[in-house]
Amino acid sequence: MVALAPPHSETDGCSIQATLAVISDRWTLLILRNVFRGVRRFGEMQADLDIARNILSDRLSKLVEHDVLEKVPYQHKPTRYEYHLTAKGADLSPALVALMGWGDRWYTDGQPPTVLIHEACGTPVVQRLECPSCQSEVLPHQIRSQPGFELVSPTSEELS
Amino acid sequence: MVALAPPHSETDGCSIQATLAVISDRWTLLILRNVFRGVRRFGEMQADLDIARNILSDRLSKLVEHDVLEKVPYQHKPTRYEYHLTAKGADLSPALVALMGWGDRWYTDGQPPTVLIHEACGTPVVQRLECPSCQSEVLPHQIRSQPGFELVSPTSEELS
DNA sequence: ACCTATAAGTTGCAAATCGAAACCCATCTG
DNA sequence: CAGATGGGTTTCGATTTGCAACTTATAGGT
Repeated sequence: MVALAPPHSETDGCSIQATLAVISDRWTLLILRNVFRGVRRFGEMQADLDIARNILSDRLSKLVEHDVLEKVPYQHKPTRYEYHLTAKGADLSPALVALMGWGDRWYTDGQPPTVLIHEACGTPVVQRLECPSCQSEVLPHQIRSQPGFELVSPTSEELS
Repeated sequence: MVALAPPHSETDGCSIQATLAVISDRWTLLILRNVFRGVRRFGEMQADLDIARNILSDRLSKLVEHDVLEKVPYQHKPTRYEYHLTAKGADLSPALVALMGWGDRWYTDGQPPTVLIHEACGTPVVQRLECPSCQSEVLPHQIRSQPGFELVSPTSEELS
C-alpha cells in the first residue's frame, strides 16, 4: 500500500477535489475519451454515447467553462462549433490512460478491448512511476507523500 | 493530441465505462484517497471529508460490493470494521496519482499541496508512458489505440 | 440501575439533479 | 414551401443527494 501523509483537508487533497469538481460524473470522462479519439461534434457524441441531449449540452458547456474543451467554428451560416481539447484538456491523457488501464485489468476476461501501442514500433505501452534522479521505476509502496511547501514532518502512519 | 481509433461502442470503451460505473461520483475517489492515506474508519472519513453519513455508508458498501475495499474487523463486542484496500483497490493507485497530478498542474498557483516522493532518495516521482521494447519514454502523441483482438485497421483519423 | 459517551450506521423528507421526449431555430436541398 | 440537418433548450416525472434525527450495541462512571 502507498504510505501517504495524514490528511489535513484545508491545504491538502484539494488537487483531487478540484479535479473531481471537473470530471466526476458519469458522462464527462466518456465525452473526453471520445474527443481524444476525434469525436468532436454534438451529434456524433450524442449518437455514440447515447446520452440525453440536455445532459450532453450541459457537460460540454461546463467543460468549456473549465477550459478543458474549447469551441472551434467549423462552418458559418449557420455557425457550428466543434469541441477541441485545450492544453489543459489534453493533459488529462495520463489520467484517462490510467483509468482505462484499471478497467482493462479488472473488467475484461480476455484481451482488453483497446490497447495503446507505441506508434513507432507497435508495442503496447505501459504507464509507470519513475524517479528522475535514480532513473529507475518506483513501485507504489516505494513512494511517500509529502506536503508541498510546509515543512511538516508527517507523523508516520502505520501500514495495513 | 493522441491519435485514437474511431469509436465502436459495443466492444470498445467499456473499460472506461466499467471504471466509471465504480468510481464516477463526487465522493468515491476522495474516500479512496483517504483509504490510501490510512483513513479507514467510518467516523474518521466522515469527519475528514464532511460527507453525509448515509452517502458515506452507501459509497462504502458499493466499494465493498465492487471488491475495491473489504471490511476487516478491528474489534469485537461490538464488532466494528475498518475498510481496507483489496488488490483491485490498491491497483487504482496510478489513476489516483494521475488525477492528483492533473489537479496539481492546473489548480494550484504555487507548489502543489502534496508531492509524491521516492522514499529511497527523496526525489519527486513522475508518471510516464514507456515502451517496454524500445525502453524509452512515449509521449502522448506517439501512441495509437488499437482494438484488442479484432484485426481492424483503424481508418486513420485526421488530427486537429 | 441509570446516565453518558463512542462507533457505525439507518430513516425520513425536502431539494437538487437526471433523463426521455418534445419542441425550437437557422439554414440548405428539392 | 416541405423536409432534412445540426445543435441545442424546455418540460416534467423519476432518481439521487444531503441534512437532521433516530437506532443499535457496548463500555465506563456513580
